[in-house]
Amino acid sequence: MSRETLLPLLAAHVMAHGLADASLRPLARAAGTSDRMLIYHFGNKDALVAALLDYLVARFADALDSAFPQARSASRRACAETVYAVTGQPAFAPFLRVWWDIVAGCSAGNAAYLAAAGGMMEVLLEWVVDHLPASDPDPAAGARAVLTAIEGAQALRAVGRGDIAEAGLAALEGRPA
Amino acid sequence: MSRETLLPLLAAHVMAHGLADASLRPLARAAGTSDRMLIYHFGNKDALVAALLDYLVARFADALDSAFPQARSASRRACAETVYAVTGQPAFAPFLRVWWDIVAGCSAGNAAYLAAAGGMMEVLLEWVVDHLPASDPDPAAGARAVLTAIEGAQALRAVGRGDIAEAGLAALEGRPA
DNA sequence: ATTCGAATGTAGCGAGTGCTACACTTGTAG
DNA sequence: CTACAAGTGTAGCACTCGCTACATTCGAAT
Repeated sequence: MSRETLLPLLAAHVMAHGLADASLRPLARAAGTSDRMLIYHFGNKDALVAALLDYLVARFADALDSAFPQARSASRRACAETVYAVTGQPAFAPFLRVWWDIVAGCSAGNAAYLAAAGGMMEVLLEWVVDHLPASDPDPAAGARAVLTAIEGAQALRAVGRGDIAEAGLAALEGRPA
Repeated sequence: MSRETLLPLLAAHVMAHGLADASLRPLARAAGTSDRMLIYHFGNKDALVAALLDYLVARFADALDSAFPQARSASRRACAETVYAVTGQPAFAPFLRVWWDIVAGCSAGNAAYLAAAGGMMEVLLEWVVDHLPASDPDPAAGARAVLTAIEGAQALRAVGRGDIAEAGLAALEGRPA
């Protein structure tokens, strides 16, 4: 039972139950060990959470690579709609659950969460750049526009207003760049 | 000390310290009373939080009305940028802090949070409709597009990537509808 | 003046929190 | 075989959590 064997089990528990109120004893139970041992391996809870966030960012990158279509989209709008559709699949719900915990934590000033959020945004940004139409005149700006729209659409879906998100994406500039 | 006199004090504490880990005793201390009395007045913590969310939605509507310019924007993009700029002012930071707690709570399945989030989105949607260019061909769709972009921009700013948000908004369709 | 209910203070319960002390069993290097 | 460090189980500390029991005070209606 090293950090490396523990992390997937801990991550599974966090994705199922949220990051915000993950406490040592339930975490340990999910990993088949004790709170005592979690502290032994990671030093303290903050370090455990930091390791967990690193691990989750890597898993998020994996999930993006494997779940998304390879082809480039026909327009910025199509790209945004694709990401919105894919991240709406059940496989991504646990990531979103954790994601909003991270955003809330960042908003509360948690530095460790800020670093993890930065990593996730970097991963997503690169993926979007690679999936914009090859003809896009400014892929860097396009990716930022798409990412902003996706982030907003996901927030609206999270609060039960997916209707606004879908209408919002549909009204995005649609011409193929 | 009735609910009505308590609510502003409780809301002030929540906006300063976040909604996620607001517990009865600190809340009571901030309001100059005891956890005992909070339960007496509200029944239980869930009811207290529900009342608090109602109150916060009303305060959010007030803040929008008083802090925003009266004039209509020149374009959807200008409207989004105005809202982004205004909600970036310090006066709105506490609302955003609470907002992301609400989004995270919704994502975790909290029904009370869902209702509050719906209220806030309704308020914001109406405000955006009223501030789109009068020439906008489809204000309902336009408001949804603007709201989606704003929501995403705020999320990105919350995680320290305001740079992405600003580039994203700037790349929005700019023609005056 | 008495009665009654609303309002409030004090104390505490059982559960959960992060973390630690201490003892014990291993696996391994000398 | 011995010595030593890594790993692990048990128990517990001091604290916070939401909530309750009990007793009291206070003001208004009878």
